[in-house]
Amino acid sequence: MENDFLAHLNSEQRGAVEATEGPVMIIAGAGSGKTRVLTYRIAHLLNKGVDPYRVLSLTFTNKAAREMKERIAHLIGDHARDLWMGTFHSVFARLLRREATKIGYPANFTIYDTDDSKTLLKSIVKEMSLNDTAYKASSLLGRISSMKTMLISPKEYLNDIQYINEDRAARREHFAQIYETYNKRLYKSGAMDFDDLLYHTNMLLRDHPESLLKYQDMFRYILVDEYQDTNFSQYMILRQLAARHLNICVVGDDAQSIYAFRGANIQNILNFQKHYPDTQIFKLEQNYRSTKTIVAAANQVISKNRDQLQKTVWTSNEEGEKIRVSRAFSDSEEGRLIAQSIFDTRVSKQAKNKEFAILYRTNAQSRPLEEALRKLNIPYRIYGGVSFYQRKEIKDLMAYFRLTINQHDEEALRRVINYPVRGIGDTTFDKMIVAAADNDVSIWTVMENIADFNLPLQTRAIEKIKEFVTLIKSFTALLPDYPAYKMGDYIASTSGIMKELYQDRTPEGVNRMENIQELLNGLKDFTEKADQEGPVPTLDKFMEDIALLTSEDINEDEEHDADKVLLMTIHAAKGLEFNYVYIGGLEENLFPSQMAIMSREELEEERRLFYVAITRAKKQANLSYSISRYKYGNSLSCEPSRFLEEIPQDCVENVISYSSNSSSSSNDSYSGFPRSPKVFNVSPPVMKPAPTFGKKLVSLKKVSSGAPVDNSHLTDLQAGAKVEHDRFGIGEVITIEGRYPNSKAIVMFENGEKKQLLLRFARLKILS
DNA sequence: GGACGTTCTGTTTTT
DNA sequence: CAGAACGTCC
Repeated sequence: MENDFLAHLNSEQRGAVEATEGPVMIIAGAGSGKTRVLTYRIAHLLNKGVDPYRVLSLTFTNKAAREMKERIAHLIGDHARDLWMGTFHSVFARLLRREATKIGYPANFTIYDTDDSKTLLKSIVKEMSLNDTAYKASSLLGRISSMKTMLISPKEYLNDIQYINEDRAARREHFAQIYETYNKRLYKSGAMDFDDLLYHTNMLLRDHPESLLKYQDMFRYILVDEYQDTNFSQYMILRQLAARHLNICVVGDDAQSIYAFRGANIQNILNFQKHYPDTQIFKLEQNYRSTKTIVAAANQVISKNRDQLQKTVWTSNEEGEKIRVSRAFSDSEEGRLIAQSIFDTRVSKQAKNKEFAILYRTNAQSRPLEEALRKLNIPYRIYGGVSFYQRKEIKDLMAYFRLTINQHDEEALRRVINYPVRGIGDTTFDKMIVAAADNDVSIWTVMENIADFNLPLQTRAIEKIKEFVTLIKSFTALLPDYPAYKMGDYIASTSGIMKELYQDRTPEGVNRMENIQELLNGLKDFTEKADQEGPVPTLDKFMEDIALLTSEDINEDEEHDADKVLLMTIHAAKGLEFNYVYIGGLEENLFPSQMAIMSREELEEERRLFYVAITRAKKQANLSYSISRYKYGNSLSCEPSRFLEEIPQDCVENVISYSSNSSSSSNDSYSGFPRSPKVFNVSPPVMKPAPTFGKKLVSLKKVSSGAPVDNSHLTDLQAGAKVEHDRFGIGEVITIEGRYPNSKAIVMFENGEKKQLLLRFARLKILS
């Protein structure tokens, strides 16, 4: 059995698997079978008789952890379940729940996501009556995050002359105080933000020797995937945990370090050997994934970076096709080129949709790509993107869940105290915040004892608060006995959320209702999957790690295997591979990003990102750029990315335009769009926004959902003006005749989309 | 307190 | 351009 699976490894890989004792660093080039080595290494350990719960294996995403677990279970069997395996955040959240009381937290602490953190910061800035343009929540959170990553507490921050001077220079003298208040509020709320999970783990291990010893002893073998992307806080946790047995194995590729922006420190991997003097190093240099062409191009590009560990990635795979570089006229044409190419390749190579991926630097680039794919009826899926759990309706319901579990959760309270409307407005809430701060308690405590605080509130408001407290308490009382689904369903209806959503019959409203239903289905699954013999699968158990999930961690069954082209950011593509990869938007200032071309380090990170992108391809890589790109309604001219020049020219085939290739789909369905000019030595066209007259011609009365708009909905119509409209795709064309002869306004809106889009409609601009 | 309308402001990547 | 924040009116 043992030799059975080890036979699947090459000699490099096998060495890395069998060196179980002492510090080990595995430098794994792109496509070198890193995951295989990690899984076999763990399987090998278990085979040798190591108890699964003594193995701590940290991965970068939940998905990677899940896949690895499955593969190990396949090799070894069921007790793979008992491995400590997951992301840093999820594993240490789990550990902290066990030890929470030691650091003064309740075991059911809430995990704040970025939105919660930002809302809290906004509130703090407002309470301190500071200028919220100088103190922007996102930049405050960024700085707080990097401080926590460096393990610098507010107190230490205050005592650091350099930080204080920095803040003075940057005119944010109050940062230290904000940081302190923020932490205090988190604490009062029984909440941690993402960085706290690692920070507090560090503190637990640092300040509680008995805990340190316990976990050092427990985790005899530590494995870390994607080590190049660990930050200082994570490094310190590892250092503390591994200090006793020194059985720490890190796997990574410095060439694929792409998370410096969130504190990842590439020095961790570059200096591993210094930190652990007896390190055995293994290099996996054979690439099993890509063609010779792709490997050669990637090697050449990454060689421009200065900071690197020496290694030579090679492959015995076939030469393969050249990398195609195409130039487009605009971002929408680029989308069409890519979609058309996918369409054609599907036929010529007999390929399935899911063999294709389109990668881009920023999420905003997906839209023109989606449009083009839709036009050719190519099914696609956006991988990652906004998490299911970020949607408003989901967050609202989950806020009730959170509040039921932990009443002190300020952000959950803020979300739902007046949703559905129950007459507790901002003024009341603000007064309670002040009272809470004055008395050094949570807002919930104020509400619970509202009468004792003698707040200047109307009797009615006080009554409403009492009702709300009673409502939440009634939920909490049921929590231990109700299974998660029953509890969730009960909360959804009793809180009034269901009623609120049910009243909204617009398509969006219906959609929101479906999302809620989906969340409840998730609860049902969770409840049903639970061990019948075991403890009741309560709602708080369900909620434990949910804040740490991404949209890829749900819905896996249905969507995962669907035959669809995948669209994603390059960051999200790490660890994945595809036969045909398209990388769009290779324009200077976009990729590399204009934010990142100031320093060598940043530029090198962008280059590593490009390296990651190109090495996702197994058979063929296609690169493209546009000479103009829409941004904020304007079209800006663009230069090709410097990375294109860094690819060896003998690996490249330049493709002018797919538009000239009329082999398929020559119908005129999008003939209205500009085609790529055949000659390129013309200066890039810059489209100007259409001239507008700010004059308000017409206002729109409320339109009931789905109903077509007609003259009776319009008020303030210019004298003599007439409105005609017809269907045009998903929107409508409105033609106005009147004061301005031949003037025309085209307004696209989806039926029922009554908020912003219809308001826009009311402010018609005349296109001359 | 809420609906409606206007003004402002973004835009890198994510556990 | 789109969404968020803010302001005004009932």
